[in-house]
Amino acid sequence: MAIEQVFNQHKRPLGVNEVLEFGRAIVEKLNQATVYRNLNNLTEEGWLNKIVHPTLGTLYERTGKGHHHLFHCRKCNRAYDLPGCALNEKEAAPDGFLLEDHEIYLYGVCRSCHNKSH
Amino acid sequence: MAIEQVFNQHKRPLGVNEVLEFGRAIVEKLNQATVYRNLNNLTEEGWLNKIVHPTLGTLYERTGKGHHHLFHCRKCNRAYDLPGCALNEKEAAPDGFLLEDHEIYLYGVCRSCHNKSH
DNA sequence: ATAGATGCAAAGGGTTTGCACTTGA
DNA sequence: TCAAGTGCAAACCCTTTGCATCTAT
Repeated sequence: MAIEQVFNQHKRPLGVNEVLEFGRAIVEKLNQATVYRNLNNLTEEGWLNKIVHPTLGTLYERTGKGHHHLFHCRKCNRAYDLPGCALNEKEAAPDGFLLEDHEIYLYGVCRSCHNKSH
Repeated sequence: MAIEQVFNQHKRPLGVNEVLEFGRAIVEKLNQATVYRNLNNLTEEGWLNKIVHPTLGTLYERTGKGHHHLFHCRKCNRAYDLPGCALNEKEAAPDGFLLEDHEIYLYGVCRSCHNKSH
């Protein structure tokens, strides 16, 4: 399936439009509805992870990367995975709150864009 | 204006539907378009802050609360402000990345719901 | 009388769905 | 032949916008 190929070729999280665009490079007549259906299927199967990013909208990325968060570069307007997590979970919620999960979205300039600006 | 009253009555972040519902308790014939327009106006004026929550969708809250993050209780399905921040900013992004901002979304059970379950 | 705010309905963007058609076992 | 996958268009939800109406100065 073309959609799986797209995610193997691109390591960063992709939006629906990007999947459609890259997918059409493989299967010319690829349809929006097909992309949506397969993204949902692959997400249910656990092969993809769906992310609703506060500024970039809906993104999908391959599962199995362990705990990580996304960095949104405001220059190239892309999201990148950053491994690890700098949240102190013990202090994140006050007493009485049961903290089960968290998501962190980081914003700034990625290494690549930062280097280019010199 | 009725919409300002709604935010003074409810301290937690509110969705558009909630603003409409609570607003209609004040002005019966309040219209969706009016709510959207005023939420946008108040946001531009700096009186409200717009939040795109990964699971709750678009929320608005009063500005001026300082740096804080949202806790989404999965039992009552509401978002609450938690003051402070447990992120170690120095470790949050690797060398070469310029970290400008961040957003944290916490998930679990709030104190009120946690107490009720006893 | 006039500028601004409102209601209503239409339009817009993103996503889902119904249905007919194609494809491959 | 039949089940599964696809394309297309309509429908759907959330949000914005055009336009006529209302309101308060």
